[in-house]
Amino acid sequence: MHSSSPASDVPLQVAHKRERRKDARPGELLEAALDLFVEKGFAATRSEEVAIRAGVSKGTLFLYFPSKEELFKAVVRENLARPVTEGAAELAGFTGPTSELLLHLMQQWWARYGATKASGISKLIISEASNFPELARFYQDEVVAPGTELVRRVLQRGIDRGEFRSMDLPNTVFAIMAPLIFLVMWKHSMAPCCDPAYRIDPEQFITLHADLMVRGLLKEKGP
Amino acid sequence: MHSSSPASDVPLQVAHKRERRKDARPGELLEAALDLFVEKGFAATRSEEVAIRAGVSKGTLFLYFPSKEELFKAVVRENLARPVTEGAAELAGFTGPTSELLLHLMQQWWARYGATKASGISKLIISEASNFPELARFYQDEVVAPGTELVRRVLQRGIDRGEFRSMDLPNTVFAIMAPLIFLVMWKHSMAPCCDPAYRIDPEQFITLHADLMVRGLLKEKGP
Amino acid sequence: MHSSSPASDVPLQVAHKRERRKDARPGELLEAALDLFVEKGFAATRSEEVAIRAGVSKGTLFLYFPSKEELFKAVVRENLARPVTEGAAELAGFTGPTSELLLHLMQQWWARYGATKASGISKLIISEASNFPELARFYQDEVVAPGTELVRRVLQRGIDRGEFRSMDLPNTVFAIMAPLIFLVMWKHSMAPCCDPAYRIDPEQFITLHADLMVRGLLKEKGP
Amino acid sequence: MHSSSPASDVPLQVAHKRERRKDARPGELLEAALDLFVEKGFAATRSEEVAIRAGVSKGTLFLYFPSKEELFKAVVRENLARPVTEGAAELAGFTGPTSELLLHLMQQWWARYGATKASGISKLIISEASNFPELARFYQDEVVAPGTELVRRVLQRGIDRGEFRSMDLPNTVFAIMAPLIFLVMWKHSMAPCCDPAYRIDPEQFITLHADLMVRGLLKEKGP
DNA sequence: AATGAATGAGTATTCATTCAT
DNA sequence: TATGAATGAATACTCATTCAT
Repeated sequence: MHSSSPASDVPLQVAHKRERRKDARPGELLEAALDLFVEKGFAATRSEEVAIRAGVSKGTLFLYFPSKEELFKAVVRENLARPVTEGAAELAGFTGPTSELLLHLMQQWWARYGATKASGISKLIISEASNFPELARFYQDEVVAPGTELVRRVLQRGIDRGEFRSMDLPNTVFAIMAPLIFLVMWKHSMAPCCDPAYRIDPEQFITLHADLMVRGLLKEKGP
Repeated sequence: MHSSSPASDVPLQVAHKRERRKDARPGELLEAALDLFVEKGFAATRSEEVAIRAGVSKGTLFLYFPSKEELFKAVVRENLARPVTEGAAELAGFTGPTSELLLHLMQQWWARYGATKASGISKLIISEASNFPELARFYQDEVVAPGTELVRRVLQRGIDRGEFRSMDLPNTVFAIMAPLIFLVMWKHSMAPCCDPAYRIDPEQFITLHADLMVRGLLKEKGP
Repeated sequence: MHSSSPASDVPLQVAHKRERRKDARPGELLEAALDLFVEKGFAATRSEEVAIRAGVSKGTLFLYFPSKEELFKAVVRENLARPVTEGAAELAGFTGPTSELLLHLMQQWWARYGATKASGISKLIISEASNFPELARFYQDEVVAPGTELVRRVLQRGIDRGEFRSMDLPNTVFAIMAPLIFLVMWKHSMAPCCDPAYRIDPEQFITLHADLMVRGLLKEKGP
Repeated sequence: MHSSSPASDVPLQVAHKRERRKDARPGELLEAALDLFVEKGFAATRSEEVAIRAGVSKGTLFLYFPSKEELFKAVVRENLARPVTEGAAELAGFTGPTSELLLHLMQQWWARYGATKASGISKLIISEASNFPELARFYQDEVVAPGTELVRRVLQRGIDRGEFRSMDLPNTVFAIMAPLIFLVMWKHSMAPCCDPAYRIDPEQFITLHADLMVRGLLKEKGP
């Protein structure tokens, strides 16, 4: 009732609606764009739709991103950085057997990336790569190369510790990663519209895939 | 005036040629369309370009296919049939160990499908599945299901013959197929524009993948 | 009833409507564009309006001219070539006094260019020059330079024949041409919307302008 | 409560400053707008650019001028007043020969108007007249009519004093003014982007133009 | 059957103008 | 007053599709 309380002068909750929004806008737009690009592809996504889903007008979208193509690139950059950097950190502190490390990394990758909406951009890029060679190269450099390197180091660890037999590293790395990325692509393309009978449970599959790989890589036990 | 002259044979031959062309048209269009759809995706492919590459006019394209979407579907249907039917026949007559059968089937699949232009439709479908659910279902029924079934039967043969241990069949099938299909997608999207250092040699990879799978599936030898 | 008359096979009047149009289209579009550009300027002219005035659809316009800017350039080129080449021919055969030649050329210029719709592009270019430097240069090269040269030669003829006193050629040329071009600009901008009391009759004005120039250039008669 | 305290003067001064700025705003905006309209034309000038050049925000522009069109009109009105009112005063006090008066007036007009930025509005109006008939009429009334009247009086003075022969006044006035205004338009459109070889020196040209006019108007000296 | 001129719905992008702060 | 984030009407241009020939 009495306005003598100094606290009432500071409308903490209200704040400047417009100004607050300005900071939030790019994020909101990127999220809306991610949804739609993943769902419909680059060309089939109309920029106005992105704006509407972000709760703004067409014009506002172009206030933050100069073109649909730049929006696309921003979406990719925004979502690619995460999974790689996060994943790389795990390797260092691990002390157990490499087979367990491999399983752990795969499970983490799924939980933190594959299972999230962001995994849609892997599908996106592979689908649109030929139309956006620049992005393809970016993806190669920022995701494929470091991811490959990470897995290679894990395998090397197994060899160094006498757990794994020697192997053709590049192809083995590909053999380990391909099913994971394909899983993500599948989830974003075929899975939603197809027979549940053929649906794959990711966690289960990853466990099995890791097991298969490990069995295939393990040094054969002597007699 | 008199038709006995040998010259009159020439018009006949011409007419013949034309009829052959007429029958060939849809095929030429489908081939041109496959090329372009694979290369640029559905949206970025202009129908006139398809016509030009097939050596006909825009109008002719629509004479054979009522719309770009129908052309796309026809391209997919046309190319889906091949790999499955061909592959299925191999299994029956094989008598050697299942590990060899698996390797043989994979190599055949690559040679007859993965290495051909037609493999582009796998990429196509997975890329466009969400925009063409009908096609996705079609692909599921015509390719995924029979392909899955084929691999499943191979694995079952290994189990039945005491070569393979028992296993989670659906996930194992996926583990076997995923890298192969991913290999095809990679070839059609990232590979062309990326660092040769990371390039994968398909034949080599398939050998390694088959070996890894077999090692992982083989019954452990008793002591 | 009997088609034996060979004449009936040649539908001279009907002809191929579509094909005939194809040849006519660019001209029709250029004319419509000239009208509108002159009337409203480049920016204020909507390309669809041009199409409509030419009796075709938006799409057809872009079938013949790849962009509004190219259409504009085509309009300029189409209309600039004429006045210069035509005018240049006059000079050669003239035998009378240079004062008469000057008057004649001015009158011809007005009749063949100034009085026509095409003169609107002079106004157009001068109005839009800063936004289309390329066109400005084109106008300079194709119209200003040859026109200047023509007048210069006329003046030189007067000097050579002892009719005119010696003079500062470049500035005199400008003094002769400026009012003519300004007359055209005036006609296309102020004249239509302004008080008839101040309206200038071009033929009358040109006669007076020529007379003034000649009086100013004539060698003073010695005593 | 009591305003006698000297401290209260400080806020006043500040307020004063602000008020001055406030009063200056329209002028700053008009100046910025003049620059840009002259340089790029009405349509190609973006209102935000005007605001930026004036050192204020987009919103502020619309605080002072309700629309871009009104801003344009204001720019024109603002700059139209100057040349006319200033010029008219000169005539009265002049005592020398009319030929000198004419030269003097032309030189003054160039120095005070033609050479200044404000001359851009002549180009502006003539370029945009058909899109702003209202302005064209305004220009006619405020500039053309009084300017014409002024020149007419000068010529009449020449006739009355027996210096000039009798003449067709309206056309002669046009013959005198046209090259001057055209000079201004040329300067603002073609000159900047074209071959220096064809560049005209205004002062020189005006001298020659005045000389030509006077020679053409002077009463022929009797024998 | 084949052609290719013509169409017009559809989309990215711009920019004058508004208005909450 | 001043700001600048937000708006949405307006517009150039594209491209699948039609249809007269």
